[in-house]
Amino acid sequence: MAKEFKRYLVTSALPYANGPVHIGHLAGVYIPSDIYVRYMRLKGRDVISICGSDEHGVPITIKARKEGVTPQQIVDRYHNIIKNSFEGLGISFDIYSRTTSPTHAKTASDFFRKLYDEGKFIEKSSMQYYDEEAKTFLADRYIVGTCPRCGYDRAYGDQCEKCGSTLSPDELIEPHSAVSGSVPVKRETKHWYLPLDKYESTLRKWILDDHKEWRSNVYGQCKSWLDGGLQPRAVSRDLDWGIPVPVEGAEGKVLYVWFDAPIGYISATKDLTPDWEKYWKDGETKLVHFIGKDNIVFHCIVFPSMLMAHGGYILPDNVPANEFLNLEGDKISTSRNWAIWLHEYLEEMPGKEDVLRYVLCANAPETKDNDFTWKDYQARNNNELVAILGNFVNRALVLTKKYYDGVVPECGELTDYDRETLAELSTIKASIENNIENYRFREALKDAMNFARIGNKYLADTEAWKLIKTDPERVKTILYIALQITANLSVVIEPFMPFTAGKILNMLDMPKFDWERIGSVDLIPAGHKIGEPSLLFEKIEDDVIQRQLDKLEAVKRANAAAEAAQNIEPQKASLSFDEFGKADIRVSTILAAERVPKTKKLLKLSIDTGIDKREIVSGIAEYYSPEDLVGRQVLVLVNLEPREIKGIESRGMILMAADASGKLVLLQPEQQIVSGAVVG
RNA sequence: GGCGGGAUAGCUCAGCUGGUCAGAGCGCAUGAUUCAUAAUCAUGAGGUCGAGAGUUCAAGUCUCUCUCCCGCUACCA
Repeated sequence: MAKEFKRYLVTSALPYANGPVHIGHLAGVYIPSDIYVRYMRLKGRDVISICGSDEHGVPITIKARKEGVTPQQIVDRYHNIIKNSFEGLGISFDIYSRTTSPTHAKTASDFFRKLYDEGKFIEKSSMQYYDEEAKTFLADRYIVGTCPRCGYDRAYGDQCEKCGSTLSPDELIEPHSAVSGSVPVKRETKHWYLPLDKYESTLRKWILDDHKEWRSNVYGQCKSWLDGGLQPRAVSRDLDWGIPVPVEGAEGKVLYVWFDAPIGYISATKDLTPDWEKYWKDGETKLVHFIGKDNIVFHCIVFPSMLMAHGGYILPDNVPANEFLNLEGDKISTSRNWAIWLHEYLEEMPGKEDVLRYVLCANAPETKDNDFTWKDYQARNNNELVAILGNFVNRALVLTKKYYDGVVPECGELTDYDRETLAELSTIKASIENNIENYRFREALKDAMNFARIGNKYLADTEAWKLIKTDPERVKTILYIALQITANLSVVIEPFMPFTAGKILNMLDMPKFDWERIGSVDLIPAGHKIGEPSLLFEKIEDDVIQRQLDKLEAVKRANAAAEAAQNIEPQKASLSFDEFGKADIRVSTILAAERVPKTKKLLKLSIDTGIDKREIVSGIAEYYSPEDLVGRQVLVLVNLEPREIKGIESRGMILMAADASGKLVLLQPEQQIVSGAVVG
């Protein structure tokens, strides 16, 4: 089962270059992948780590338009921020490329062309919106209109940001182009589709039969897709930002970003090494994609289908997708600025790269969504990094300094206890290997920290500071071993905390050790003079944490203010008195209320309108429970045309006030009044 | 409602193919200790493993039903 591979090709999801990288990205993708490749390198394996910016696609063009700059300027800006911040955190890609590179343009173009020439695509024409003024087809997001659900007048063709409904451009009321403002017309356009259904049976066997070891979230989602039946998927778009479709008569068309981006892994590899083919096309290579859960389908279904269609490429051996990380209880959101941005963290918390790496790995969302809190960050730093890891190293070095002036003492006869302690290191080594190779990084990190725990225990049990007075010979052996444990520690923590590993080696004045030497008792020779001890980690005080919390609090307030300001709907078109008079609004009393079965939001209300008793279905179940409503007076538009909802005829509409978040509040008369009283 | 994931000690999580699986780290309590950033070491309290039913000699571990949380999706005049 555990096949031995000759080499490893590790990819990390390409960050989309319309914003910086935040802790969610790190915990989900980049820290796990970096641990994996650093470990492989220490093992001496042939491994390369590939990443780069994903720089095409509609959102980047929209952002550019909004800011009045070119898409190229947008991607240049974020590519640099992202690349630099990754370096700052010690994420050790062998190459960090970008999909606007010339190599990529050629690679992606050739890839497409080969599939095209071999008839692997389906050509299909369809009617799409076209902006005659700007002479361009419009992506769904470029069409703006009034949301048919909530009436918001700036809804996009794919989604209404106000009520969250998923839309199609056809549903928009009064659609117009976001580019020129003109009314778009439908025009025929041709696109190419990759028939995923052709690869369904192969995918099914490959994933469902041969990769049962994949994480349940990944396996489950793939199964769900495969069971639902795969559909041909468009691989081109009408857009002027991207890789041109390399086919005659395809002017104005580019590769769809999801076709383009994964090929970026291949082109980045080409930029890295002329030997790229052995990594992509040799069955002895193990390909691993590190991604977040939002990317599962593309890396497990779409990209493999592309690779199969092309032929000659290997498929991923595993796709360890993480779930999402929340921040202080709320979803991380780029648009709401609810995030800890890596580049800001590096500036505000200098020297604390490994603290972030440690916390994000220890609390990584490997099996379910997790929460990052500053309080937890502080606790893990103070109670684990400072108290256990930093403290042990400091004890060992300070004692050596004190007793032997920093010269590693001779090792005498080992006691059984010494031997048992050292044996534990080898046991843990095996456990770490097993955990990392099975993508259980938080567990592996816990193992690594046990080296420091063992060290602390060893020092406490042997009590060198007492023996120094009675048995100084024995103390030499004790400190010799304590120093060897320290050296061992520098190796095991390197994948997780490379900066700290480097500091330890620096203090020991020793070069880096290979992974396989873990468990050895002779990493540092007797007689070697160690360097000056200094602290590896510092306690983080409350005020530092409070400052970060205040910063987040300010974001929250700013969001609330912006939302309130932005979401007050503009006044609607004016209305004549007669028109208003047609609306018949009455005070009514709720007689009974019950949930409509099989719905989340609907209540069936029996009401007394004064005119009659009738039933109304209303979408307020999330805000009011049936018991709360009985006996209440509300305002009802009674002469609204009846409408059937969930098989119930609803006659009228309960009037409610709604805020930007969609929260609903009933309106009721300020005093009790007879049912049927006219409102107007 | 549909699909997927999750629900295990105060907190964050391990528990693979059913039989030392009732665990770890942090927190907490008590004791020990002083080489060390009041840092460490030992011991202990703590959970009817979301609820109910079933299969089995035996179930966090398998089956069914239900509840709650997250994501996508549907309904929401």
